[in-house]
Amino acid sequence: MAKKLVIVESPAKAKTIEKFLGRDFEVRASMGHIIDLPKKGLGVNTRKDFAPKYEIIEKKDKLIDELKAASKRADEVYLAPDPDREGEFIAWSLKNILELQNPRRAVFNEITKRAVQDAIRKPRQINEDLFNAQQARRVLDRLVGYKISPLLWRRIQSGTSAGRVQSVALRVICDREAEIRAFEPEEYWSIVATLSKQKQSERFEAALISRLKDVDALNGDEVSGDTEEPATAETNGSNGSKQTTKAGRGRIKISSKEEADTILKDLQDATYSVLKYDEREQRRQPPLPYTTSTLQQDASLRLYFKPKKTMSLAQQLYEGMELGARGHQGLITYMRTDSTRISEEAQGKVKEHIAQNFGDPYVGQGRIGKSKATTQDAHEAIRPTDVSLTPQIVKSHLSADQFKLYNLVWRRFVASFMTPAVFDTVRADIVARQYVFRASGSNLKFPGFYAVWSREEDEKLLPVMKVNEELTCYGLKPDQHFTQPPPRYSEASLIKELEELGIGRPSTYVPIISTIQDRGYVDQEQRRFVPTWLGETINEVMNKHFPDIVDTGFTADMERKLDDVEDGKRSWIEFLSTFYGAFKSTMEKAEAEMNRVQKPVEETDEQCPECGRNLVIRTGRFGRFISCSGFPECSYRRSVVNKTGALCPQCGGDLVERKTRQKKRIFYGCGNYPTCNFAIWERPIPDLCPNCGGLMVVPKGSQDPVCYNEVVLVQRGNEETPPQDGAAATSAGTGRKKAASTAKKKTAATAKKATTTKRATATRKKAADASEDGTEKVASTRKTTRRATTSTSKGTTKATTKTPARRSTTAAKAAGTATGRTKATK
DNA sequence: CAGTGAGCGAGCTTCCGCTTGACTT
Repeated sequence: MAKKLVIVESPAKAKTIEKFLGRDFEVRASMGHIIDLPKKGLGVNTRKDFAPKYEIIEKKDKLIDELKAASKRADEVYLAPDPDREGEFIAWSLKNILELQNPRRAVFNEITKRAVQDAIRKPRQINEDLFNAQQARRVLDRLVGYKISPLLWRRIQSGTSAGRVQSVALRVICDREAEIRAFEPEEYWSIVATLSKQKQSERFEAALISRLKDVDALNGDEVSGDTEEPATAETNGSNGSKQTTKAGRGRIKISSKEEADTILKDLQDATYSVLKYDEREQRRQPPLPYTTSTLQQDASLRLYFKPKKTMSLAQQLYEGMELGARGHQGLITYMRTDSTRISEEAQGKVKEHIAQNFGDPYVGQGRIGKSKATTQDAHEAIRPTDVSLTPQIVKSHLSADQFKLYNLVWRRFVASFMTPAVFDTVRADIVARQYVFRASGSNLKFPGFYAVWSREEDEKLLPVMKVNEELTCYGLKPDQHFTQPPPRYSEASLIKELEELGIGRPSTYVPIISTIQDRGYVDQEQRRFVPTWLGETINEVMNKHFPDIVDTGFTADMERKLDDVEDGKRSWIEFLSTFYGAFKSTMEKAEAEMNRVQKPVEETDEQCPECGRNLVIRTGRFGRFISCSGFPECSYRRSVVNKTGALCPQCGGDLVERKTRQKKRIFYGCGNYPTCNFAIWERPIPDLCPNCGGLMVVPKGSQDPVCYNEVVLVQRGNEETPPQDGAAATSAGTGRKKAASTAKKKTAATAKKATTTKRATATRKKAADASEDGTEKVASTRKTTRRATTSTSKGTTKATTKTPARRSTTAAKAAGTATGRTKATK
């Protein structure tokens, strides 16, 4: 019988800790928060010290009863939620809801035996200041969200929302869109010389960078001693300014073909000689171990996983799996963290692992990440729980995707404790008449962390040269370029941006993305965010009437003030009343000045079947719909539907795209609803199954269409073999499975099916060659985004990475040719 | 899987952050 109860937040953590503490302890999980402000109503008394009204969270009653019973059995209760604001609040909630008399607050920020035992040995009281800081944060968010949103319902559209986090996320996307719209491409030219040493065949390229008289202004940039930049992958170019021309001081600017031609003429029969030749050793620091945000970015870039998928896989690895003889084991530490900290125990083990498997020269010290103002540091970085479990050892126990992610986490962690990579780098400035060209090369002398971590750049060697040495020029290649607008945000690059702004938390990065999409503020085009009309409108209104809230510095400022509350330097009520005083008048002003927004009406050429006037497309509560321009005299209306091009196997009607009631998921249903209730999740395509002539669908996360009949059989784990006897079996097969699935609800009305399916097959045939719709386009664009980029899993345990002598882009880069292409390969 | 617009007025929507299963519509 357990004598002591420990309550943590996560059940997986509870399991681990229970092992550390032994038989005297029972460890249970609260599953996060147990109380919150009411879903309906403000739940905050703004007139009386912002007194919050807390309620038990829906569906948590049972859990609370269980915890209560467990606490009654125990003679000591330890509250061990995370050591941060939210954790302190959970501890406070547990104390109150479970009616605990004298609970002890235990805190640890790493799940190691020693840390946990120490925490239990030295418990403390609940920290009121920390708890109050959380309440202040919670109440502020409630006030902002629940005061502004209703105003938007009245003036713009019902069901919309605003908030400290989502409104900034939207703003970031809209700002980028505005930048792109305002962008005017500038033409520029690069000139690259192909050179060699005299009487040597080994050629290299050098890019024109400057005029001789200006070249001194260029010195000092780039190649200068150690690179402190860790080798973290760049996230889809989230930084827009980098994309524009590098018009640095002293750098030559060639803006037209004429200018390029003039230079080429100037250089006719010129002699090329070495002006400067620098060799130096350059070190590249290993990357930091993963946080939630960097894991999401890297998994997106290297594995093409969306953040949501990454988190779900990470959760699976965290919860662990059966590893044969080793039993059940969690493979990685907690996946929602903002810290790059590594426990001393894990540091010792990884260094040992590196020494044994790679040798002492590879054992590094590990880097200490800068912690930002917003860092809560409640958990360690994301790392393997046991570094001796190499990806190869666990591979057979993991799914393909789990393995990919574990491999990434494992390598990143090991790399982070390896030594820097050492390069010999060379830079040669070459003069030809009044112009200066530059070539650079680098040679990996010692791989250090690159032993486990893939490199993003190719090596390029330059021959050894002497100053004043004459070179042979084989030709000059001029190229036209245009500056590129900054790229739209991807899910990962948006998260990166928000994290840098200190907005959102590891547990909310993915939900933020869902929110702005669910509200209809943004769409995704080729996996990049594009604001909708509604999004732009909400953003404009927010900028105009609530500039402070959507200021990107608002959260950072709030965090600083919450720090003061945590430190006991400021009362949470005073913090809130200062904020609310200003906010209240902003609200009143907005209430008075915000105009009702007129939704745009799109014209169409189609005529109203009832009155002959033109039809228009209006936007209502449920999205766009077709209506008569003569409303209200004529009230003809119908829905806008996206046809898939496929036909209903039940009745032959058009299969159209629909949204579920919550508008969260897309499904495909028969256009003849409610007469016909055929509906599926997989996207149907117009083509028919080459084997059975049945409906073809594209399963989620795949590109390849499969026969729907087979999908159904697989899903239902049906043992009977699929019908093989030609086209006639198809309708029978479809009918059979459909009958089975509808049988539960309605037992009648199945006789009709036999006659309708016959008609369906006939109409389907007709539609097969008439290809309309956008399904094919979608498929092909997906393919193009699949190409390119490297994968970390390529970095094997071999020490050196031999790269084939590819055409290098470094010379072009030196000339500032920041095209989309070179940017992508960087 | 209802039903949008104009306006009337009913009654609905909404925040951020901490967690994990639902149960397949």
